[in-house]
Amino acid sequence: MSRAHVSRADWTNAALEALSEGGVSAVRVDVLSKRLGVTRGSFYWHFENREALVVAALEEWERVCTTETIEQLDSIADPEQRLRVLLTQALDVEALSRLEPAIVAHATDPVVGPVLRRVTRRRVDYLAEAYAQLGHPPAAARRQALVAYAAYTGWLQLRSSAGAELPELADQGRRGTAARRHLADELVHGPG
Amino acid sequence: MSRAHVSRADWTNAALEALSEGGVSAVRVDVLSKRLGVTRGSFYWHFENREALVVAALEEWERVCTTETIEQLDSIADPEQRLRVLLTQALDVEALSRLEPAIVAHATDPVVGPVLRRVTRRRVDYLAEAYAQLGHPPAAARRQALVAYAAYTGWLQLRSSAGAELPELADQGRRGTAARRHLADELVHGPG
DNA sequence: TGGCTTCCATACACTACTGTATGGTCGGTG
DNA sequence: CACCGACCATACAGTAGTGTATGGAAGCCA
Repeated sequence: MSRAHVSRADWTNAALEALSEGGVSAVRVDVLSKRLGVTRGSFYWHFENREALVVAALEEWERVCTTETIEQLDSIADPEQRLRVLLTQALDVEALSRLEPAIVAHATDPVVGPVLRRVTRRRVDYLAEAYAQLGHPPAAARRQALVAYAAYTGWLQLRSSAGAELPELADQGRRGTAARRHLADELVHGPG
Repeated sequence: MSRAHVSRADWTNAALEALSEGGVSAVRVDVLSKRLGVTRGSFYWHFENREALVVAALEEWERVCTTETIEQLDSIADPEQRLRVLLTQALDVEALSRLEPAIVAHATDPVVGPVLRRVTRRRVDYLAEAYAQLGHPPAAARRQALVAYAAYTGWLQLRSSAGAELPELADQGRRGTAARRHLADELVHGPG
């Protein structure tokens, strides 16, 4: 677990991990330094201060979970197929089930707020565009995008908070995958 | 704003307010004491320590937003009407839009976790029961309850994080109420 | 080998917050 | 009116975390 040299990326990843476990206030320099097997001296070599670490972690999250994801999906021509891949993939990644709710909970934080609003807007816009390509008129496409994104983020939230008691939410097992597929179906085709 | 005597309930309400603004770690005795216009001496008269305040706040939340709400809804005989009232009412209360995501974000907290799981289970069970009374078979009713609750909690989350940029999410105005009614319709009737 | 760079350890000052101990104030009550 | 209990202020100790200053180790490169 402890290495000779801890990179800036190592610090950022550790911050994202702490973020998903206990929110922004759990991103503590001394805690992370112990977890990485170094002292805080390493941190203040790579970063200006604690806020810079939080910013870096949030930007990394935005890059991986929004920018790069959208770029990859753009290679899928069929909008229905694209939506299906997006939703099933987003619901599958277990690492996000705690991270995203933790970020949302600090929406009032001056560091978190702008990033979160940017990410939300880009995702909803992207969803609305896909629904429009499926034939929905603009207003309906936008409503459907909001419902779909709300269901997605709520599903993650549920799984992070009460996944243990609700076997249908589990990310593995027969019932879990069936429920996820069911949800993805509903979100792609919309309600009757 | 400042009163002669600050009651235990005043402390609890202030804690809930702080909770919704900045999460569990924002429930600080000294901050709340300044906000209430007293010193921390008042707090340590009413409460054993800080954790006792957090517990009291979470129990108050559980009581008002789950126990009492369910009791009131039980007076509505028709399950469809009951569902509609529940959803529209739950989506209307603006005070919850930040509180519930903030609580969920601390699901790993040993104080928050048990309360949250209890609340989630009771709500999902109650929803599943209503859907079963609407004619759904048990497994489908349960799946529908999960989807509905995920959409509900995700909707609150969206509104708390990006409500300003997404006019459809606003709790007031033409588009906001229309979108909420649209969502409630979908959740009551289910997808085609 | 000497020196330069990179990375980290150590020690310290500082701040924010919790908890405790104790005394003061004010309204009610015998 | 004397006092008692509820409520709060004040002052202090203790702790956890941030940021800073400085020295030291280890590797590359002449």
